[in-house]
Parts: sequence; C-alpha cells; structure tokens
Amino acid sequence: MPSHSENYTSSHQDVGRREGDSSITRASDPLPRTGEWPHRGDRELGKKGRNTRSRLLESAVDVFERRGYHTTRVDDIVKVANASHGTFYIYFTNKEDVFRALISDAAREIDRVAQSLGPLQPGTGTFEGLRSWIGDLATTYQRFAPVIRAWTEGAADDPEIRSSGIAMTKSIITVVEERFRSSTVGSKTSLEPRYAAIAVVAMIERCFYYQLRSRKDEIAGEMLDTLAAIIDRGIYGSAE
Amino acid sequence: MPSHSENYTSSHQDVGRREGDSSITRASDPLPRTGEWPHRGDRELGKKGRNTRSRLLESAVDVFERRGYHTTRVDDIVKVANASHGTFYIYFTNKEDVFRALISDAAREIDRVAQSLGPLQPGTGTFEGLRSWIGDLATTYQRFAPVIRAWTEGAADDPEIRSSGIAMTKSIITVVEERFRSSTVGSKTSLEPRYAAIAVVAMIERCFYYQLRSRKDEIAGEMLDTLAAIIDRGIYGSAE
Amino acid sequence: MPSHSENYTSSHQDVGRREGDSSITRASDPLPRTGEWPHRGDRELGKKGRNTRSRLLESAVDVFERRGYHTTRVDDIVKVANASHGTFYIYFTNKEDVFRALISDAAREIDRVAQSLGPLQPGTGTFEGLRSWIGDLATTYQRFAPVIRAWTEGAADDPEIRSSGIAMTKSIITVVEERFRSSTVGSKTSLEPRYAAIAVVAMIERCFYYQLRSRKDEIAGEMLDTLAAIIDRGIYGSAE
Amino acid sequence: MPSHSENYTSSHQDVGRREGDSSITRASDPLPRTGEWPHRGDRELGKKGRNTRSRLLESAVDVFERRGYHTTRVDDIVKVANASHGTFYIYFTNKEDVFRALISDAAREIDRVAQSLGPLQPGTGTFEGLRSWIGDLATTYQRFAPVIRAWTEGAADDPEIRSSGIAMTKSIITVVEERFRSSTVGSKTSLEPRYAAIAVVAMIERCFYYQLRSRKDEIAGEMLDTLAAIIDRGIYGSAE
DNA sequence: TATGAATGAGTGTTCATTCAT
DNA sequence: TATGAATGAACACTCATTCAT
Repeated sequence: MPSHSENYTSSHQDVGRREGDSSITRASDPLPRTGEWPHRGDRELGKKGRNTRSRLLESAVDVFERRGYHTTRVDDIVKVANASHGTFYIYFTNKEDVFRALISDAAREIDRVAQSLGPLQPGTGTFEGLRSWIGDLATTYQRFAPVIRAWTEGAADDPEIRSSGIAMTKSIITVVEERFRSSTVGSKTSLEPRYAAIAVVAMIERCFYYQLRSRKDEIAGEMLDTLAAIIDRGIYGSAE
Repeated sequence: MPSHSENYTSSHQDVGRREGDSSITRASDPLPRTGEWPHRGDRELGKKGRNTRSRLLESAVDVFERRGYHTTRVDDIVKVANASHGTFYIYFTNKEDVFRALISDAAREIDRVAQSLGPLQPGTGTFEGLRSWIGDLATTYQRFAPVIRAWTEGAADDPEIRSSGIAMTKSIITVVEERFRSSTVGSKTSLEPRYAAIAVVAMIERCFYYQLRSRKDEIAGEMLDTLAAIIDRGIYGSAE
Repeated sequence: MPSHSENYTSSHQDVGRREGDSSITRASDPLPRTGEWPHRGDRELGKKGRNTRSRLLESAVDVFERRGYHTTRVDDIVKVANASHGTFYIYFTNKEDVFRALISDAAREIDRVAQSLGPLQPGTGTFEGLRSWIGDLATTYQRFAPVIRAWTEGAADDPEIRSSGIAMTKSIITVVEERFRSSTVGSKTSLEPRYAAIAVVAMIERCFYYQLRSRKDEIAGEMLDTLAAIIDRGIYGSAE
Repeated sequence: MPSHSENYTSSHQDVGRREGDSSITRASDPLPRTGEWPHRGDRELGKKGRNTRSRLLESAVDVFERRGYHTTRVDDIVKVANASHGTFYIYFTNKEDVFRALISDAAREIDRVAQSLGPLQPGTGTFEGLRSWIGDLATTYQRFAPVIRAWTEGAADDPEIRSSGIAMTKSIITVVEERFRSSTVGSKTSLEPRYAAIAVVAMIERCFYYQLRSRKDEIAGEMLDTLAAIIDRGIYGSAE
C-alpha cells in the first residue's frame, strides 16, 4: 500500500507474481565480467549463512525504521547485525537489494489480504464486512510497518521500487473497484466505481500512514470504525 | 498538504499564524523562511541579485520535480540556473534552505485555502460547499505540485521540513474537524469528528497525490466530484 | 606502437581521427542522471585549471612509469601532483580517462611519424631512408616511453584502450605494407607485402620495447642500424 | 618468450639450467616452481588431490585467457573448477602461484625448442633450417598460447614473474646470438651478432603474439615463411 | 555579486585470505 | 581433503561547502 502512482486507471495487476525471496539476480553464466556475479540466493545457503542473512534483514528493518531509507548506510546495518562490511555484500548487492528482499514479503502479504475483501451488497452487513477487511489490512500493515513506511516515504526515487509500489496500489484499487461494480453501488449512486475505489484506497492507506507516524503501537480501533463507516455510508449509502 | 504526521490527535494549530520573517535557529517554527543570516533575504537584494535568486528557485523546482528531493544535487540546480556553484551559496545555505523557501509559499497558500471551508449544515447544499472547497484545494495543489510532491515524497528525513509538513496537515485536519463539530454531524452519526477529519483529509491529500503522479495535466473533475460526494454522504449523511 | 592485434590483415586505418584532447565525454543533456555528467574538457578551463590538469597528467606519467598501469592508484597520482582526491575527479572520470588523455598525444605523434616513411626503390639508398625513418620513430617512441610502455604492457584488459592500440599498430603496418607494394619488392622476392610488413613492424616495435625496458637513456644507435640493415637486406634484397 | 627485458645486452644465460624444485624464497631463481611450503607439491598428493589441483590449473588457464591476468580473480578460477574458495588455498598460495605453476612448463618447453636451433652456414640450406626452427617454436608457442599471452601482457608488474620472462627472452637471444657468431655471419656483414639476435627474436616473438591475438586457430604458414625468409636474407645474406 | 577551482569527509564496493567445521 | 562463511584492508568515487579572485 505504498504511495506511488503512475496511472491508476489501468487495472491489470502485476504485484505478487514473484516467487520466493526477492533475490533478483541469478547465476548462469559461468564467467561473467566483474560485478555481474549474482549474490547468493536463498537456496544454496547453509544454516550459518541463513542465520547471517536473517540477522542482516532484521537489522535493516531496524535501521530503516530509525533512520529512513535514504539516510541509512550499509555501514549502519552491518553494525547492528554485528557483521563485517564485506559480509553484507555476500548476501546483498546493495541497500536497494535488502530493501527489495524486505518489501517482497510485505507486498505479498498485503496483496493477499487486500484480495480477501468479499462481495458486499447494500443492506447486508456491509459495515461489518468492511470493518473486518480494514481491520485485517491494518494488522498486516502494522506487521510490516517499518518497511512500508520506508517504502512510502523514502524509496521514491528508485525506479524499480517505486514501480512495485505503484503496482501494489493499483492492484488494491482494482480489487475494490470490482467489488463496487459487482454490488449495486454504481446504479444507486452517481459514483464512478474507479474513482470511488481510488478515493477509498487513498483514504485507508493514508490514515494508516498517519497513525503509524504518530508512533502509536497500533492503529486506533476508532480510526478503523470511522473508515468503515465513511465507506459504508459514502459508497454503499447505508444510513446511520 | 504533505504527508507527515507525528500526532494527529493533537488539535492545536501552529501553522500560518506567525507573520513576517523567522530565524533559522527557532527550531520550533513549523514553517521557517529562508534563513536571513548569514545569507541575504529578499529585501536587501539588488535587481541582479533578486533575479539570480529567482532563477535558482525556479531551477530548484524544475530539478526537484525531475529528480526528486534526495537525488537532487546542488550541482544540478546551478547548472539549470546557469549559475556557478559558488553563487548558490550566496543565496542559500544548502539544499534544505532552497526547499524551505519553496514550500513556504505553497504552505501559506494551501493553508489559506484550507481555512476557507465554510460552515456546513446537513441539508443545506453541503455537496456544493464541499465540491467548491475541494476544487479550490485542487487548484492550489496543482499550482505548487512539484514542490508538494517533493515535500510528500522526499523530505521525510529532514526533521525540520518533516515537522512543517506535519504541522500543515494537522492544521487542515483541525479546520475540518471544527467544521464537523460545528455542524450537527457529530450528534446525528456516531462519527468522532477528529477521526472523521483525519480520514477526510487523508483521502483528499492522497487522491491529489495519486492524480499528480499519473502525470495528468490536472486532477480530474470526476475525482473531485467523487471526493465531495463521499464526504457529503459519508459524513453529512446526505442521500443519493 | 603498442602491441595488441585483433586482425592484422584488415588494412583500414582508424587511428588519428580524434580531434583535440581525449576527453571523450561531452556535455549536452542539461540534466543527466548521476554519473553521466561529463567531466570538464579542456575548452572551458581557466589558467589555474589548466595548470592543475597538466600537473595531474604529468604525475600520472610519472606514476604509470614507476608502478605500471594496473598497480597505479588514483591516490598515487594525486599525491604526486599535490592535489586532493576530489580534484582528480574534476578533470578525469577515472584512471582510464587520464590514460586515454595521455595516449592520444602519443598515438597522434607516432602515427604522424610512421606515415612519413617515404617511397623506397631497391638500389636507391634504401638503407638511409629506412635508417632515418626508424631513427625518427625511435625518437618519438622515447619521448612517450612511459606511456607507451604502460600501453603495451598493462592496459591490455581495457577494451577501448586495447582497441586503440590495435588500431595504431594496424595503421603502421598498413603504411609499411603500401611502401613495400609500391616498390618492386613484391615482384623481386617471394615475400607477401602484408606479412612482410607485419614482421617488420613487429621487429621494430619489440626492439624498441626491449631497449626501453633495459632502462637505457636512449635506444642504441647500433640497434637502429641493425634494424635498418635487416629490413634493407631482408626485404629490399640489398647486398652487403 | 614473454616480452620483458631489463638488459638485453648481458649474455649470460640463467634459464632452464637448474633441475629439480626450487623454493619460493630464492628470489633470484628465474623460474620458480610452485612453492613447496606450506603448500603441497605434486609428489605427496593423493589421487583426489592431484585431480583437484589439475582442475584448478586448467581452470586458471581458461580464465587467464578469457579475462587476462590482472582481471582474473581467484574466485573466477574456483568457480570454473567447481571447487570451493578454500580449496584453492590448499594447493596454491595465491594467483601468482598458479601462474608460476603454469608458466614453468611453458618456459621449459619453449627454451628446449629454442636451443634446438642448429648451426647454420650461409649457402647451406639456411632457409630450411630457420623455417623448421621457427615452425617448431610456433607449435610450442601455440600449445601454451593462453599462458604465454597472459605472461606477455599482464604479469608485467609482478617482479618475480617479470624477471622470469626477461630471463626466458635473454636465453633465447643468447642461443641465436651464438649461432650467428659461430656461422660466418659476423665477418661477412657489418651486423653485430648481439643486436641482430635481439632483432630476430623480437620479430619472431611479436609476430607470434600478433597472430595469436588475431584469434586465428594457428599461426599462418606464410607468416612463418616470411619470418624465415627475412632472417635468411637479412642475416645470412641469402639472395632471392 | 559572481565565479569555478579545490577540498576532504563520507560512502560504496571488491576481493584476497583465513578458519572453523 | 573440502567447504563456504566471515573478514577487513584497500580502493573508487561523490558532493556539499569553502575561498581566493
């Protein structure tokens, strides 16, 4: 649910495809030029290696949260992980690479939860359905909070990361749009489902972000209630 | 309307009140103007100097838009402005300083427009009032689009700039909250005005941002209609 | 006259085309991504800048000679030039770039001298003509000795530099080949002019290199006499 | 036949004489074998060990050829050999060490062939003798081509390897010089045998190198004919 | 007021080598 | 005998900032 958008009217989904961890580089050429060697993916890692890699990932989360993506230095991460500078480069090619590894998990999960929004028909417990979905989203969002925040705020100038953020948001918007269409919403009201979906996703995403930034341990229940209520009334036209 | 928040439940407003110039050293000031010392403010500048300063500011807008705040180098700005490296430091202390100079105008304007939201009573043309206000906000937002985008996306790890963004958002939320309170909204519905205001501002801000990122020349009218309609129904309970 | 060859049977000449100094990078895009900015060419340099650049070039020659191309560190060069690390990167993008600047002069000169070989007809003072030409070549070679040695020995794995070396050698071979063809050499003897030219250039180049490596101040006159004599007898068939 | 020279006028021969193994610490030894200590030589190796060692050597040849000496990383070699990083250091102390192991064979062979040049007397089939000798040299040269090329091009800044190259070339020059002296060449012509020998060896070595770099499968027969003819006429004064 | 050369601290990245298993 | 994880010194390169002219 990071906050980048290139064209929110396109509806094809391109997030959540990738398999496994985000090690994008893969070995095949037996003798590449300098700098083209893939860094170790997960597969060939021994116990110790896996442990080190995890420690680095955890440290990265930690540091990204405290310093923000841009301000973070590889040096900070290895210091927290009690590893040497060189060790970092065994597992990741650079800062972006760790970041990709982190967001791939988050993206997968959020997308999964986003897709879980059931069909809703006006007058049939729409509030409860929305409230439950938003609650699930909030839970997931909180789980990956540091990463998502960095994703939203900081990584905006790495093209690949940005586009994955865009894709993720598009994907959620599309789900919501389809639910709006398949309910009788469109006919009852003058709302265009696409724009309504954009507005709703925007609202949810940004409220979560505001709340996260407030350093509360969790997103307030009242906030979630309010979101569900506004959507229920604003889109599904439920009264009171 | 940038997107940073520390605590959105606090309601005291601290943006847009202070008049005149403020010094850089007053760290609590949410929207400091360009530092007066040791660099020159506008007043004491000769014609040539004013011109150079403007050129630098315009170039900065240009570059921030194309490269993003973090990626922008002082070098880029002076090159676009056809100025020398040294010249930059005559007018600004550093990159943040230019940025502050740029956002101060934007912040003032947006805040002014935000405050213009009139009192709304259910059943008395709430949609039109909201639509008009949102339209004005959109116009202003578009006018300062490059700066605001940079503000939203990039400046997140400069504490001073971040806090000015937080303050700005808080200020708008507070206005909206007060309008909600002073109408009979609270009593009719179960919505807590503070949370409702947060949700509404979040939605508006993020939709504008999405639309801007889509590279459309302007924010779609349908988008504005949809926003107004959702708020009208979701908060003011208007039907149809 | 460096020593790389890809295909010595091709005869088209592609050395000596470049104008001015070897600053291959040129400015045009007003806002390139990081790393694409051209480094200052010679044109826009003030007096001081030109001086610094020269000092760096001289130091580079010095260090390349003492340490060899690969072993040389940018740090070594700036130390000798009494400049700071950053200064180096104002004038050159990296070690290769300085090297290119250095060899372009050498290549131009050597090529010019190589082309000066006049037409020779058996029985008409061929020895004197050859001896004089070889002498000129030797003089030029000596003048650029440190650079050429580095070129021959070390830079072999930089593709661009290597190919310029190849081109240079090809060019000389072609000149010699044409002189052999236009004299009656081919008809009198069974020598194929192309192969004969390769052999002759190989011999000259390598003898110069051997002599340079021996750390003598200059290439021995007897060496030059011997070369001229061997070619005179071996190719032109002069007796005694 | 690599291409380094410190002083090509000295004529005492110091390559190819010593038998058996030599220690790394004897710096003056021109062609040290792989260090026996603390790494294992061939003798004490089990079947498996011998196999691993061979694989590493073969891989090294492969990689040196494709990447050049300097650009080659230990990492590349072990990857091609399907061995682990640590294994490499069981058999060799470092990259130079593998290289020394590789060139020792090549050097021995080339030197042996070089010494095989028989005594030649003008007017007694000198061309055939030369042509045959050059052909043998070419065959050997081709056999060890990748190693020799790396030796010629790249190893120039390792003192020990360089000096072994110098010694090798000196040795060949000396053989040739002696043949020139023992024939009546010196008296008939004005050529100084030492310089003539240098020129001849330079020519042969460099032509081989040129041809190798041209990526032909083998050195052209015409090239060998031409070399023999030039020497025959240029040194031995044979006509037509 | 403008210039642009110089600086150097700060970061990123590579790779030979060691060592516990 | 083999492994592959870890290390850290060595080097490359960038860019904000200063300053003499």
